[in-house]
Amino acid sequence: MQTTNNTERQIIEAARKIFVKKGLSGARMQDIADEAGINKAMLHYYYRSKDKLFEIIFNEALEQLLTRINQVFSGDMPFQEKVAAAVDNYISTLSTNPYLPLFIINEINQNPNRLLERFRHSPMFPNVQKFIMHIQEEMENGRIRKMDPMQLLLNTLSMCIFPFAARPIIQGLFQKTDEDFSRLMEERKQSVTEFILMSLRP
Amino acid sequence: MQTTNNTERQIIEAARKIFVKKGLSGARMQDIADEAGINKAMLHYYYRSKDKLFEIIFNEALEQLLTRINQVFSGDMPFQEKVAAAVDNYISTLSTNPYLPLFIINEINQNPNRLLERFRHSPMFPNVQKFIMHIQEEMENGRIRKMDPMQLLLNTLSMCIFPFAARPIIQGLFQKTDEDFSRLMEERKQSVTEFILMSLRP
DNA sequence: GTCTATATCGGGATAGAC
DNA sequence: GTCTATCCCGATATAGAC
Repeated sequence: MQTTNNTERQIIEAARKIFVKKGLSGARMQDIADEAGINKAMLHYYYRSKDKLFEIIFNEALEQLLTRINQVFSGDMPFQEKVAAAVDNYISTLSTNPYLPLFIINEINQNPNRLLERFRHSPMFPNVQKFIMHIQEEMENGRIRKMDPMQLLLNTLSMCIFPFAARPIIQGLFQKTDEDFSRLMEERKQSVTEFILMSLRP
Repeated sequence: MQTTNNTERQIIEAARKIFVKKGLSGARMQDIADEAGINKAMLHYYYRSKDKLFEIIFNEALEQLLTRINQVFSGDMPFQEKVAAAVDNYISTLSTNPYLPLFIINEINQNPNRLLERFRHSPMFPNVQKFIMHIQEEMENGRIRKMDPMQLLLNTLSMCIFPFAARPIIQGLFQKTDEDFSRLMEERKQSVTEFILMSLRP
């Protein structure tokens, strides 16, 4: 029914907002109900328990993040452009979903087999593998200097993701306003891409 | 008294272990008591409340982390060595305290003014400022290429810290054992230093 | 399907004996 | 200082009217 789907959606949206911000143990069912503009009992009516609701949110978020990581590396553009596109894409995504990586990381930390369950049956990141092979190919041809592709991948992800995770510290420490931070991240797209490509000069 | 100090220490050690791993909302006083091998009531006898106990642990951890970040940049060695020392120092520290940065980040996220309170009266990172000036000086003299020093600082911290924060994901995704991960981080000291210095070639 | 009222439970905190 | 027993509140979950 229409109301049903509507309420269900509202609950999911509210739950995402609260869970992603506060984590499983920090979130209150009352907060979620308030955020959704409905009654606490409705949450249980639709999703049975807090844990069940959380699992839905978590799996969705994980899917979203992994898809994102994967997708950029799948294109067939030349290496330099691929790096630029990846960096740009990550930073853009995180600008609109700043809490996402921290949320995922935390909950996996609390319960590492959440991740394993998810991947027991699904294929492992073919595109990351593909990207690594692309890197190796470039090295063979002498177009970039040699280094461990895994380290390069880690470097790229680190530089894109970490500033968002550490945002409150950065802003607090360096007295940056939200405005400042946004600008810094916007400039960062260009800066990180350059940083990587410059480092890879043979 | 001796027993007192001894118990106090035991409690603090236990509290650190539990809080750092589970966070404020995830930690249970019972867990801490168990870990310390004492009774729940003792926690309140010595430290009054969960919040009070948490504050002690948090402030200690913050102090430790910030001191560490600050100290490396204070030396008077040449630029290249300073970078190498910083990277080496961070990765070594985090290898033995892997949960530390995530803990700090999370709790500041939940309560941003924790950080502000801490710095209301103490001086702001003089050494980071000093490092930035050192960077600028190198750029002026053409020994390294020009870029925003702030971005360089972010890059450095990102590449050192992020892999530890994201450790469970990395290990899960790439099927790495603890052994593998340790080796990867060990190699990383050299790799990241090189990555940075290579990028900075004029 | 949506609400109010209530049962139930976990966990922080305290009382009080020793 | 250390323990057991208990209080009490907040939060999840359910019952039941509408």
